[in-house]
Amino acid sequence: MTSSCPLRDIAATVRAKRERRKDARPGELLAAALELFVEKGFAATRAEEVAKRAGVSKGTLFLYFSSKEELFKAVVRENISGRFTEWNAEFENFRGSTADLLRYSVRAWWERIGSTKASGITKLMMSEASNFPELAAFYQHEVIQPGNDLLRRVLQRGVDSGEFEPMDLKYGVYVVLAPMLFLAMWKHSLGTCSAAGMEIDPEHYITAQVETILHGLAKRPTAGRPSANGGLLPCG
Amino acid sequence: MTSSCPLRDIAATVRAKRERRKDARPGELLAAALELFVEKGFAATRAEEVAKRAGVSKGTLFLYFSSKEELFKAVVRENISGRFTEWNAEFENFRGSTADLLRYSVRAWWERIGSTKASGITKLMMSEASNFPELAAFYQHEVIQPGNDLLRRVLQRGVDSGEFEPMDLKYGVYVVLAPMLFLAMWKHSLGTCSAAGMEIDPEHYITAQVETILHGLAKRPTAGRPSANGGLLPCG
Amino acid sequence: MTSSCPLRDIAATVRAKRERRKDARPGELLAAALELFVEKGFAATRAEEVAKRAGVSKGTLFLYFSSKEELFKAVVRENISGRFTEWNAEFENFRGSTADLLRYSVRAWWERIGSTKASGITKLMMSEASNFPELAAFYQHEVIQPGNDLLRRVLQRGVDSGEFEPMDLKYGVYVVLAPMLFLAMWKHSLGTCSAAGMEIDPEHYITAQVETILHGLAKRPTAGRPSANGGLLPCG
Amino acid sequence: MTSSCPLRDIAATVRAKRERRKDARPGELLAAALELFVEKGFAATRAEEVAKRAGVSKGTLFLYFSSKEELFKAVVRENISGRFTEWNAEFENFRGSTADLLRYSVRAWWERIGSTKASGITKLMMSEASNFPELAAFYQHEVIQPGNDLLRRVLQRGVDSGEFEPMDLKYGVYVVLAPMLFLAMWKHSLGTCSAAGMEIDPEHYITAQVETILHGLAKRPTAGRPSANGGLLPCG
DNA sequence: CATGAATGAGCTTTCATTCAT
DNA sequence: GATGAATGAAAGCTCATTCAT
Repeated sequence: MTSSCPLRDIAATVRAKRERRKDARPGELLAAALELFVEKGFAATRAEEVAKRAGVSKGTLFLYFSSKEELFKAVVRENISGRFTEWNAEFENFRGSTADLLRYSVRAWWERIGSTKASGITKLMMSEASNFPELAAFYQHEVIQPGNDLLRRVLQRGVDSGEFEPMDLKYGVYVVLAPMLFLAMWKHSLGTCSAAGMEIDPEHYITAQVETILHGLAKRPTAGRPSANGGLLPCG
Repeated sequence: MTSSCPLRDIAATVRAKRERRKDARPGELLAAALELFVEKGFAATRAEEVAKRAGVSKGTLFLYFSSKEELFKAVVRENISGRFTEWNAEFENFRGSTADLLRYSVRAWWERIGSTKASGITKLMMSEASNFPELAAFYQHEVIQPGNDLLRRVLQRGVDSGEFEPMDLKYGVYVVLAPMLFLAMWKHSLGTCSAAGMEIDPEHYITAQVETILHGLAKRPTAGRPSANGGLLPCG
Repeated sequence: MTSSCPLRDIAATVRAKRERRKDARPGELLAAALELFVEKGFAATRAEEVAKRAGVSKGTLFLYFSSKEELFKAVVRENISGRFTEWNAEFENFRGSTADLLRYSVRAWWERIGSTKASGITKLMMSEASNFPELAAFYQHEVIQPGNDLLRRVLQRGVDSGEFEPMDLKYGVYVVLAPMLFLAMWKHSLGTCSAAGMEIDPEHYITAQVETILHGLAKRPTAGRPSANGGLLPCG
Repeated sequence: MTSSCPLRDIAATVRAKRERRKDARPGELLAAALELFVEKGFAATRAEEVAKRAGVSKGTLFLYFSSKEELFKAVVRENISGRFTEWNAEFENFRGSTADLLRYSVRAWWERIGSTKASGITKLMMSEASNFPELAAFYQHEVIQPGNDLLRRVLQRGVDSGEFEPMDLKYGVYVVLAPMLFLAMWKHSLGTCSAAGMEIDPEHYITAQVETILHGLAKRPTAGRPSANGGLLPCG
């Protein structure tokens, strides 16, 4: 562990410290930018403000991101990386009922995304999509689509196992997605200035949503059921 | 009610006609502003663009609205006219199952709000809430709260009639609200640049959501059920 | 002359005055920009300074020119227009010796370009050519080339008439061009801070140059001359 | 001249060697700066670019030159070393006709200045004179004036020997100077982006200019010549 | 000595707002 | 009332300069 060449060690340490600082900068800037973009929107956020919150000067920001728009893109990219590979693996390995898988998935989303700053990205994209069409496309492709696919396989698993009624998966996916994305949006918008008694407790909210959904999707007893309003999620 | 002075009436009519034109101006401006604010956000919308879309000059805009911010407030207020008295009346007069009432309510919302420009207000408020806290509070009070109350009464009706399981109404309300508000947001953001195959058809979407929810909330046969996962929406 | 409709006349006058003002703006800005660009170079000239010298605000400048670079291009274009068609015509119609034609041409250049602000363009282009390659090409094509062509025809005329020795016209042109362009450059650079006794009087300068050149180009008596240093401007 | 103290000599040598490296730095920087200033102008040249071209870091530049402006001044001063003592000596020692002396002088200028980087200084001073008046005065005093004086003596020599017509030397000097300085300017500005067929070949250019000038200045046969256009370079 | 990360004054450009017409 | 030319505060971005390492 100890070096036989202290001088070189010191030099290395010095450089390491400086570089650690340098390496930390982009992260600090991205964190500050995420907060402010989510809070005030892209256009209303001033570059200097981002810098100040990250504890650096205006110029430093542009040392790391060539423009405010590039900063925005980096913020989005930073917060969506390949979590889906991880989740896909968990899906493959999950042993248990699909109901439990769905419960687990929703809760995992909440813990890893919904309850973190990353959820602000959702609100951000919803607000700025039309101002950044390429970025919106990127988000669609990298986030919405994989999430959709994953959920679709969860639902398919339930249908295959007989736990869920057959359904039109395209819209079945949104039955799960919509309440979650809404929660993310709400948290970062109207939720921040909710009237007394209207504050949403995420745990309660999620439980209520997911359990209702599970009941809603559950296989109905085959008994006397070709009722008029029977096929709730018409296949196709 | 009838006037005894025809001349004055004519004068009034003339003035009214002139003022109607004057009064129409703000309307055109508000409509243009709504579109642009919804599409691009408050900060990213230029006053001149609003004026141009309304067919007037930049100066005229400031003749009617003392600032861009005032214009924004007017846009929001203009589009929050109290439809709730009307809806409350419909609720009181509704004859039929609560399931049908819920179906009717959701569809009415879609026809009167969701599918119209008014749905843009939802997106707008979600996007700009933190920049306009007092407006957000106003929106909460004038829209979210009454909507909440109305839905709460719908659900209570179903519980009282035995159609729905008892539930924690606070979160039960969001089971219905979330998918609808999400649809409104989506329509005006990522939905406008959706990848092929991912476009949401509102009719399908709404049907899938509401039927799943109805199943999810429906009274379960009392049989052998105080099962472990029984009370899905824990009361309280 | 007098109108039968004074009101319309007044309105027209008002509009005319306003529009005259508006129409004058670009010209005033271009004049101010020419002065400053010539004086300080493109990069060292601040947009606000141009505006101030033109008697308007910073914003107004960008109302007429979308960027500082566009302003620069406009300045160059404004000051070089089709003077060559006029000069070409004068060349065709000139009656007299080619020596007089050359004297006339040089003097005309001095009166119309050299002694005016337009001469600053020459200095400007020389200084900024490599920063604006497309503009330099434009200048080459629109100014240098036509000037070259015109001079070439003047010299050819002299050779054809037997007034001038045969010569390599390509470089003969520069024999005339160089001293003139140098004068324009000098005026706007070192000439502005010339040491006492070194100031160039343009009239004297031009006379000295042109008469020396005329002697230099003049047909030499055919006598005993295929001298060693005879063909001064080797043909080819 | 020789030292009586070898040790001190060695020390001096060592120090000299070390300082030579240190002294070489500014040289590389000055060379890089000259190139860039000539190419792009003072204001448009970035300090970092100079440093990079010199192969050092931005900080190092400011170690040797306290500011960009000081760098500029150093660049100019560095390249105005007094070649005139050398040239004056050559002039004194020249044996031959004044025509040959002029030919020799012009060619010497081209070889030692015109064709080298040093010619860039001319372009630089022409471009930046008005931004650096004190430098311009310095340049006038150190370069233009001595050059003028030297040329004046060359011409005077020719007049005295009867080779040249009597002339107003003040402007006679510019007859020679202008084409040379123009060539230097051209090389570094429009010449770098010349249209096909318009490129100036310096050798041809110089020959054409100098031979024409020699003819132009040559003593005319005394014959019947007080012709109308006789005294081409009016004395005074 | 040398480096290059950090700074902030300064410049270009935008755009809400004003006001003479 | 309506207009749109004009304004100037404010924001994005650059780059000469500094200084800790």
